[in-house]
Amino acid sequence: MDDMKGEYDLYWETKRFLESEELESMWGIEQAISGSYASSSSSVDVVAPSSAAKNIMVERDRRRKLNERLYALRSAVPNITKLDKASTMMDAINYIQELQEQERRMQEEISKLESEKTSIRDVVPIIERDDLLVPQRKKRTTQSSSSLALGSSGSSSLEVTQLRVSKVGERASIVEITCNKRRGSMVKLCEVFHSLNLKIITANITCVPGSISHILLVESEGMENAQMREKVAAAVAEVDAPRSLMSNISLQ
Amino acid sequence: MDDMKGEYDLYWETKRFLESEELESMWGIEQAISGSYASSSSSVDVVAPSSAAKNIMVERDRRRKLNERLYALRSAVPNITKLDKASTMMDAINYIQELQEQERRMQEEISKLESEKTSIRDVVPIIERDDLLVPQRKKRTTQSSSSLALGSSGSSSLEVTQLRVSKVGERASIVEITCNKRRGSMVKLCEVFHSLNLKIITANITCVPGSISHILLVESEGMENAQMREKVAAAVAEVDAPRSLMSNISLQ
DNA sequence: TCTCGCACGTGGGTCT
DNA sequence: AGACCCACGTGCGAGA
Repeated sequence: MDDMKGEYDLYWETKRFLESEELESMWGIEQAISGSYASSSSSVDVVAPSSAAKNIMVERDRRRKLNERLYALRSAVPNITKLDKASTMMDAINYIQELQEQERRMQEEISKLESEKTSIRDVVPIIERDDLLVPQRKKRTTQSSSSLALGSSGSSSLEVTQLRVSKVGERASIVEITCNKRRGSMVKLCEVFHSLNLKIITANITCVPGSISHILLVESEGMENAQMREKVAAAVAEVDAPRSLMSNISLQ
Repeated sequence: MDDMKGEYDLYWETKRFLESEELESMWGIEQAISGSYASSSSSVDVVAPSSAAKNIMVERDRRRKLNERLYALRSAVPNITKLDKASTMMDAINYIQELQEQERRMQEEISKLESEKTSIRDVVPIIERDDLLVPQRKKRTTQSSSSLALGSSGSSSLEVTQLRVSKVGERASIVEITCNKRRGSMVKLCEVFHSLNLKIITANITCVPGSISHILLVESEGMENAQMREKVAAAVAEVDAPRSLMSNISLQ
């Protein structure tokens, strides 16, 4: 469709140049007009000698402004097919719609990236807000949407502050577990997942002062999210209290 | 600058409606023109009876197309100040530039997010390609610029493929260690750093099929890079072969 | 030749 | 009334 001739450039531009030349100056103001027109006005002669001339000038100015805008529009659009007036506007329309569509795509890509980053962003801020993990909660059936508070008594145990399982695709799951950091917590966490005998595809442990988080991509052979979570929780309890004291966990 | 009157709407729209009404039909084609004009033509009468009328029609069509484009342009721009011709174009120009700027911003935000996600994206595709972890390499003295190949013999030991220490600031060091992944490698690595009794500021373990890497930020109390590296290597050997068989490591 | 695209002046609208 | 904006018909210049 777009023939994109290219020899239009010189044509239009030179024409445009000459026209704007003759338009800008060459007379003072309203001299030539009143000489050629006001004398032959047939309707009203005396009431407005410069009325027609003024109108001409003002109309001229209007056209100039309009063309100015057209050039500005043309210069704002990168892909110009022809230097035509209508084509310029058509190109502008297409370009705008193209930009809008691209904006939409980028927006959804951004939100996609953001949501992919959310799982990390949910974990990291915990580092800053120690108040969140200060309240040593005793209740063990809080069971909000997707966080599970387990962690038995005392001193050097694993205190899990977050445990979330989410399926990715049919055969894999993301397991995110965060706990307070004490000496040996990292080793214990590793042991937990070692003891689970899961097929771990990828794993990532991030450890900062006060907190340690473990994110794994595992093969979840038909297991549901809740099931997997219980299994991990059980393993945590097992490692935590080797004396098989798991009375306080509602294991299915 | 933009006064945004708002009462223009009804004015222009009704006017526009009436004009398009009278333009579209109301005559057949070129009947009224030839009747009112061709008879009073002063220049050439016989050569082209429908020439002027055709021109009129063609010009009319041109204007119609142009206005059509203008409306399309106006409908493509969301924020219209006035239904003016010039204002429409001005709005279109501003909107285009606005979109372009926003595109630029979104582009750089996307690239920022992409770069943040790179560490994950490098890992995930491996899930699909199992062939990548088939080639178990046997060579252990590759020794490129800053990589150290240590690792003793066979089966379930830690085979370290890279160990690098670099100071960051005066009192901290980054320790990067990569090794082949076998069962228990992650636990062993954790034990290594647990046994070193280092003051670990942050730690990160990333584990993909076939390989496991551990990056730590530790307090290096006056230790030099080489010194730290030897210490880590010794600990690896210690965990690897608890019978203190460290003959193949050049420990200072 | 004819077609295309344009600027021009003008009349005719509406809103202050 | 002015100011404003617009469509119209027309002449003109450049390309097929």
